[in-house]
Amino acid sequence: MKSIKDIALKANVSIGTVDRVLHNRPGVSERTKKKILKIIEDYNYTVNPVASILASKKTYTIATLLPENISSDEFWESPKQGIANAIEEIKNLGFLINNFHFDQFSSNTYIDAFHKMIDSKPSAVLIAPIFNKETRDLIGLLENQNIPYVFINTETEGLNNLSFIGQDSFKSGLLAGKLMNWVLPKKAEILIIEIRKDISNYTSINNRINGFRDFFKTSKKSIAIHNLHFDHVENSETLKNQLDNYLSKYPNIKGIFVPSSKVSTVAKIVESLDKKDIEIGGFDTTNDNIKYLKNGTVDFLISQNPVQQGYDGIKLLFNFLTHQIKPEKHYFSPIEIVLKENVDFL
Amino acid sequence: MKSIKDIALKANVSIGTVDRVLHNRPGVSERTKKKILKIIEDYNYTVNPVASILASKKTYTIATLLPENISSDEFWESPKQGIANAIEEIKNLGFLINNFHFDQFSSNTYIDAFHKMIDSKPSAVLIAPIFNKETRDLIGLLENQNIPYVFINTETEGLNNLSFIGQDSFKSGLLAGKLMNWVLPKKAEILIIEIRKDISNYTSINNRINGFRDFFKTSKKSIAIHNLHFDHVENSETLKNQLDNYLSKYPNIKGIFVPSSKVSTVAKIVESLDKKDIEIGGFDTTNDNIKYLKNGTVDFLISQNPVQQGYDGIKLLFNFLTHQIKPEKHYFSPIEIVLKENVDFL
DNA sequence: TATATTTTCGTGTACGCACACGAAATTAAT
DNA sequence: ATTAATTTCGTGTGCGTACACGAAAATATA
Repeated sequence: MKSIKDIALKANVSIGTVDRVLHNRPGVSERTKKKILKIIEDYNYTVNPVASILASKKTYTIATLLPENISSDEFWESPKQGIANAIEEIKNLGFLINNFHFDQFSSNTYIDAFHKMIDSKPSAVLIAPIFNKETRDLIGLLENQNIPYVFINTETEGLNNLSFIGQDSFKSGLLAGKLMNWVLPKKAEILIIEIRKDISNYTSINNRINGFRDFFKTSKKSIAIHNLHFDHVENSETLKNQLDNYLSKYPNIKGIFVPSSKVSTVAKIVESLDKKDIEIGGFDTTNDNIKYLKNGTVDFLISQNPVQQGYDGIKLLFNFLTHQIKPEKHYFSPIEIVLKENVDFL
Repeated sequence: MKSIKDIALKANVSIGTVDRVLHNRPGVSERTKKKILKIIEDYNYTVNPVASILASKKTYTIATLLPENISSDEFWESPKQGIANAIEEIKNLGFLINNFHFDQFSSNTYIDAFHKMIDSKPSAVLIAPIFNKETRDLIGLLENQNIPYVFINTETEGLNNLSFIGQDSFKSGLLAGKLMNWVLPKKAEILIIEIRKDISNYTSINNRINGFRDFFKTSKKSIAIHNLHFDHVENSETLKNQLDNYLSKYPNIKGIFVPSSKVSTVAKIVESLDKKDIEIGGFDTTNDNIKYLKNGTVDFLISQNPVQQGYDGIKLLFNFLTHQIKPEKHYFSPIEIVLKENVDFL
């Protein structure tokens, strides 16, 4: 393994000079700079990050801003796990993490946490920009201080985020359509159930629905697709009654598509209605969803590997801060098909 | 962050003494040892691995033994990529890699490469034990020298491998059965095509077939499942003729299951026979397979994320060598469902 | 008590790099 | 040519740890 010393030796300069060109510091003539860069190239030299970190007592702090865990939606547990994994790897390389949380049903808590995050003066931040408008209002605070930020899970167009890590919602909806079509008997009708107590992921969910419908449109299967929308999820009795009525009114509905992680809520009701011939598909491998997948009430789930999203987000910031490696503007998360048969192997 | 120096200061000893108790080296009286341990406890001290790695000039070399790339089967490209990724991460931590290759159709080259690998005196090895018998014959050479070894992709029972990283073949076959059942119209018959020019993965392939059949057995679908076996793949004309004859003889065959990565070979023939109503499913996302998946000739592939397998194998050895972390005996690779709609997002 | 032996510990150097300080070389000003 | 100003570069120290060497202290042997 070649070191700075080897480069200096070969170039007939001191290690200080090599150090200067490595860090683009002034004080080196063009001539010697070229010479040294050539040798670095030839030797295929890269700085030893271990020694580098030890020498520079620099410490970076990354802040994260994600929804807090609530019992009814432990989806965010996963990216947090990925973040934790990444931090475990880099904590000894001078990295600290600072997690901020907000209530995903209250934009005020988001604004509040956003400010607190900025007050902590992080080197970079990772945000799940659930609230579109508020994010646009606040993002200037980060840009003023030149704090790089990456978005995760929820896309927000038109901002200067370093990167976005998330699924192509339209395509994942399209895939859901294909799977639903496979699962259903001919001539069956489909019901799309939106449960939007949260306004979160608004565009994502719409895109999923668009993709889903697009599958049936382009494959020229003329299938009736119904829509049901619930604002509240608390009162599961009303929900149950409404769904029961609707299914009775349209007995040809044999498939339910839930374009969010609220699959288990629907599955629970369908199970209690004892409608065994109804197939259900939806998103995200939360524990509850997996439960109904395993017992057969839910037929398929589509996952985006949220653990990986969190991990990648941190690693990306790490590489950017330490090696100035500019990430892609958009990292597409996998669109994983999860069935009863492979749910144990993810 | 407390350092060794702080501990030494507090304990009224030199850093050398602290170092001794940290590494459980002899030469420290019980009394001072206890004292130092107490302070370490109080200070909540942990060694700084960065400095530790820098100071210990220890270098490990990991050897790998995998089939070489041949144009007709670039499957092994993937785990090699994963290995390369892992090495990139740990090369600065004193790790070197030494890759050995063999011809997957010639056990002699395997034996030869195996010996060369041992001669290189590696700290640990990662093997794709394609040749069962030869592996059992040679494994003693590793054990004599106490060289830890992990298996990848192909399971070999009853040996003292540190770990095995690979798919549950039976379960993946079962899943293939489910998918095939979804894809096929009622009453269709199925043909399983084995192309075993290579004797590799013998048990894996059998397990996949067993799993596949098991799906139809337990789900009580009485479907006729045919079997066709080809030893050679070179002469694609004979292969084509044989397949043509067979399909003509059994016109109800609407699904072909290829329990190996040789899906594209079959797909090519089916395409040239212009049998558009035949659905094909198989394994592994090689470039050729993906090509036929995208153009619709192949309906589904099952992947085991071979890139990840290579990556995990090296990381696992790294953790074992540096931190004495004993891995699980068996890491199950994911069973990924790959369709036209999600193949671009893996 | 004097000497040998063993146990216990302190010192010094190295790992590869970052960065400050100041010296040498070059160029400009007089 | 002399001095001043500027550019270019070399040296030294420290980051926290590993480890070899040898010295001091404790204990054993005579």
